[in-house]
Amino acid sequence: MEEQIRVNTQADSSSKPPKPQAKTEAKKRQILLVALECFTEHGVEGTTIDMIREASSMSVGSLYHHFGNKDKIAAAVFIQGMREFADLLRTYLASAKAHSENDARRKVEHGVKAIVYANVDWISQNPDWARFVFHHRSVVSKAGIGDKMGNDMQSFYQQLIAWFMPYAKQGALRPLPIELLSSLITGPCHDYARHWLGGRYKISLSEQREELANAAWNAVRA
Amino acid sequence: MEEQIRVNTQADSSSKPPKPQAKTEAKKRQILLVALECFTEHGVEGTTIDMIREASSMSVGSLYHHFGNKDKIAAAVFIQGMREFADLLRTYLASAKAHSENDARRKVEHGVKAIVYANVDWISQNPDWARFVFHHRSVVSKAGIGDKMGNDMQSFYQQLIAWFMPYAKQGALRPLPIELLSSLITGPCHDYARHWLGGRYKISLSEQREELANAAWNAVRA
DNA sequence: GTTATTTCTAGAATATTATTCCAATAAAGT
DNA sequence: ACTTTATTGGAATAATATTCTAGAAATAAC
Repeated sequence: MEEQIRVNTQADSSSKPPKPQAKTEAKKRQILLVALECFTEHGVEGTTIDMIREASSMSVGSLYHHFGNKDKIAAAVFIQGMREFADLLRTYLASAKAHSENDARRKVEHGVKAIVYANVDWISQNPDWARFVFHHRSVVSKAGIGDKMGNDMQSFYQQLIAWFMPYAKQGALRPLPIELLSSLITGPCHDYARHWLGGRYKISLSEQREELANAAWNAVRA
Repeated sequence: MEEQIRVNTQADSSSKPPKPQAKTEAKKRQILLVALECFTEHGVEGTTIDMIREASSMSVGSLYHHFGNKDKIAAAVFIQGMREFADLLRTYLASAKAHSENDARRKVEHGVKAIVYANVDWISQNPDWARFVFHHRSVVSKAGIGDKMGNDMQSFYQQLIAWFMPYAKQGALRPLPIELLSSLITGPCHDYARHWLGGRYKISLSEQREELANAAWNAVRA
């Protein structure tokens, strides 16, 4: 009933004794990875609870205790994926801000390209996860935890907008609705990624890294 | 076993007596539309055979006789959608060729924009179908009829390439791999469409028709 | 027009899978 | 030590997909 998405508040790079729930949290993450494998191989509909049970050496009871039902397992996989991607993007944006300290024009360019780079790199390094995230956004709402998700995403989206807003006001970007800018920047990248992940494109996504970044910048610069 | 995707060879704009299987073909199409409604409302996993049976006033037996299983129903919906979109795109491209008879540069521009227009228009007019097609490409392979599909799509794709090849050779397009060109043209449009269809964008896709067409042309012109 | 053949319809019977339930065990807190 | 809370296991149940077989309807053959 009171199913919670717990955020690990105390990060532990230290070597102190592990926190109480650490073991069970680790177990849950492990289950999510196993579930992702199953989903990748058989699709969400095609993987049975029993497959996940066997692959993770758990019992049905445990799985339901931890996650609630199959949809919520899938939703947890999705959310974990999004979270990890968001972390990478934040890192890339931060380092884009660090470079070319004073030149605003140059800084936006780096910001726009950072978005593309983060996408290309994360997708290339986590193809299974990316495939899942691309194809299963709907599991979140089906699992009935869309609100919680929505807030997380929304606030992340706000951060993104906040990053670019000042430069946009200065006229460094074309004066278009933010939503259109977003699609112009990530659209080609995501489209290419989908086809590549689906095995329909031969040239790898990472080989198009620079072309996609340049295209994004060309599409939105003033 | 010998499940066939029958192509209606004899088109009938005439008022002659309808062909033998016409009635059952019409019934099958009707079932697909009903199924699409169910899938849209509950997702593929969430709609039961029984829902489709009830909504279409058929029996389980009939459904299985005509389609084989649930995955094949979903695959049939997908294929029908793709086919109808492909028809529209062909029409748009043909009329793009008709205009500006001699000016090659102008003609490619119209071709590129025709692709965007066809996408925007079809998606706007068939949002449910578009949503399904976007999210359920995988059902085709799950249903085990990927080969048949692949051929259809492949030959359509060849037609598309054939349309643009001569102009590309003349240097009217940037010299990029065809796959990248494809993503540059349709990427932003599809990305915007996905978000709009998901209710996450407020400004409708059709309002961005011109912007998206211009962006596509800018991205690929020499 | 009658018969044979093939296609289609129906729904009960079966098989597969998701989910619930509760007793047993381990862990944490006091 | 003892009480409470979290976790595990797996049998019991419920929901759903799929198969099967018999009969109706359409079509073809004669």
